[in-house]
Amino acid sequence: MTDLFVPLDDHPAYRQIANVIEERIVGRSLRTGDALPSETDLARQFGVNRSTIREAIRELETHGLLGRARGEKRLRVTRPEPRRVSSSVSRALALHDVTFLELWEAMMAIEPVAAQYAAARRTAAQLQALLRAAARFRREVADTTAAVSAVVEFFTAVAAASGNQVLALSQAPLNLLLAPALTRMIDRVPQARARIHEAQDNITEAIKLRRSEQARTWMEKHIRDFKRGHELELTASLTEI
Amino acid sequence: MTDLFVPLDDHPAYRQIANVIEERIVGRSLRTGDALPSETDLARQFGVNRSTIREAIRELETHGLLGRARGEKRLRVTRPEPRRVSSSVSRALALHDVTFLELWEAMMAIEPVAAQYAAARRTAAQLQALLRAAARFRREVADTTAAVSAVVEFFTAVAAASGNQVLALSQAPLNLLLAPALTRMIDRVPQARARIHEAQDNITEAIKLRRSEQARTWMEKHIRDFKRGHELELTASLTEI
DNA sequence: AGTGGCAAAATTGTCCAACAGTCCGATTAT
DNA sequence: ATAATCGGACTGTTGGACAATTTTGCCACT
Repeated sequence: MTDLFVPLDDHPAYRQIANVIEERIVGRSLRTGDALPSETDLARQFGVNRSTIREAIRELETHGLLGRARGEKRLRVTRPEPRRVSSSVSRALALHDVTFLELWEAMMAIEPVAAQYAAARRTAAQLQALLRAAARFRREVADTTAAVSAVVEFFTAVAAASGNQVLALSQAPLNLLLAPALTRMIDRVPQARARIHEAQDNITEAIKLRRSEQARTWMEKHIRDFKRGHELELTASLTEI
Repeated sequence: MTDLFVPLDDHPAYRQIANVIEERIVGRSLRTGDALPSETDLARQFGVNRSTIREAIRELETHGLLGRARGEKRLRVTRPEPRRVSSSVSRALALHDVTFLELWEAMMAIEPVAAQYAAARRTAAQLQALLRAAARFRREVADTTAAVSAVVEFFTAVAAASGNQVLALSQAPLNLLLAPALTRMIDRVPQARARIHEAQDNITEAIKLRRSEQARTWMEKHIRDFKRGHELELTASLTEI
């Protein structure tokens, strides 16, 4: 049951100011790249103290709407980077104690589709990124942390190659959740590394040759493997006690 | 190509403090519902000024990790609500100028799967929510804004009934993006309302009877309709000029 | 013992003033 | 023109202050 009436509590000045500035940004009246007035200036314009402005700004900064380039002082309007926002989503999910099965089902829904579109639309540069990620996995297969991060990079590259920002942004949080689960699995299931390697090759090849259907089905198999690997890991960790 | 050397900056005190507190929360050493120490106290513990603490807190608050119940003064540890975090995702996507096609492809990947699981796992209460949403659409079909919001509610209810938090959270941002597109469409394409009504009935029925496959395919048809509707709307808006 | 009410203490929201460090632009020196 | 220099403008952070409101501890009353 959703409430009929709600807060009206947004009162604090810093939140109101944050909202006003946010509206300006999403309404494009402040455009990406524009520099924000100085804090002192904003304080004057809004008729509040600089401390209040700072709290408001902090809010927009963590939303990724404001940011500054390395070593720059002035804040500028930024487009929220997928990494930033997705990390906040996966933190939320982690706090909600999602199970591996939930994660897996979501991956199963998204990744194959992403692979399919990637095969159809990938650019040469995106293919290169994919090849690099696969190569990195092969190269660092012995180092668990590096290998896991290479797997994540691979999925990210596929999603990026799909040419669909929504899919990419939906997929990004899954990666961050996958990492810890994958780390355990890859250490406990001996054949995991070889299977991942093989799957990445097949997927990359299909995307390279622009075979949408193959890319999709290979990715499906790849993700299915994760579930098998996870089950194997569970039994392994049971017998090892 | 990753850079060889990077950060070395980005350590404002308020950010460090935010990170420390965040780690405590994610690491469960501060548990959901716990009240945070007062700002003055935190300032003392961290050895910084209260203003600095406030900026740090603002950051965690916008991440949804801290919050306070209506009319409460003290901050307490909160679990990030899907609504909050998904709205930040969809704001990000909006700023990236996603196309309707991108949105549609993502919906096509997620919604049918959600419907499928919903049929398998929905509880009685979740079914009720679904029925209510469908009823609301029927009832308010004449009022565009209300109708659109009922459609969003329907999708949300399906996702919730899927019993998969990851799917639900991946789906939520799509809703918010859908709303504006749907509003235009529903006004310009006469048959849209009837088709939505019919689709909702079929989907609800399948979920009620726990027919996974039917739920999935009906949802697929439903989403496909959106694309047709969108194309119709484009031609309509062209001829109308 | 339990409950209600009330005043005191604590806490948040906001403000003011200040200072060190640093980035930027203009000016000056090479 | 390029390089070095200087002053001003900003940000990060601090200290202290005050009104409004919430929380708490206490006391009387049932």
